[in-house]
Amino acid sequence: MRPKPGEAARARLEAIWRVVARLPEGSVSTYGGVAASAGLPRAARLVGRALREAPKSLGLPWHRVLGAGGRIVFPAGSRNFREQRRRLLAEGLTVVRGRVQLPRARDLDALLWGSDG
DNA sequence: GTTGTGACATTAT
DNA sequence: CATAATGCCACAA
Repeated sequence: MRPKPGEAARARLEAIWRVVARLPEGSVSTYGGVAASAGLPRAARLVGRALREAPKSLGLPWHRVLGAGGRIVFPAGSRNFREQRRRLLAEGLTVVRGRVQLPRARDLDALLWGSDG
């Protein structure tokens, strides 16, 4: 017997929620990445839906989910945009022009090698 | 059943 | 950088 319609969809949403809930503080992922980790490759849009439908009681770290290239998908200056940026900054991340400045290998080198390490 | 839209992604131009 | 095309899943009209 195949699952009733709506049940499978619910399962997908919950799978996505689980993945998002496991995102470590100070780290970030993307819609596509979350979808893939949830076993739903190429279902990035579904992740957006899932986050929108997510009950607040779950307390999901939705701010750690970004668009491709670490971009904040909300319209610049919108309430959600500022909220997300605020939370990201609070976790020690760097946000420049609506984008999370992901640590590059070069910078890490400079950081590790910089002081006569 | 088709069309349009959405917290998106990838590839090509 | 921007645009267009295609893919993906779900929902509303």
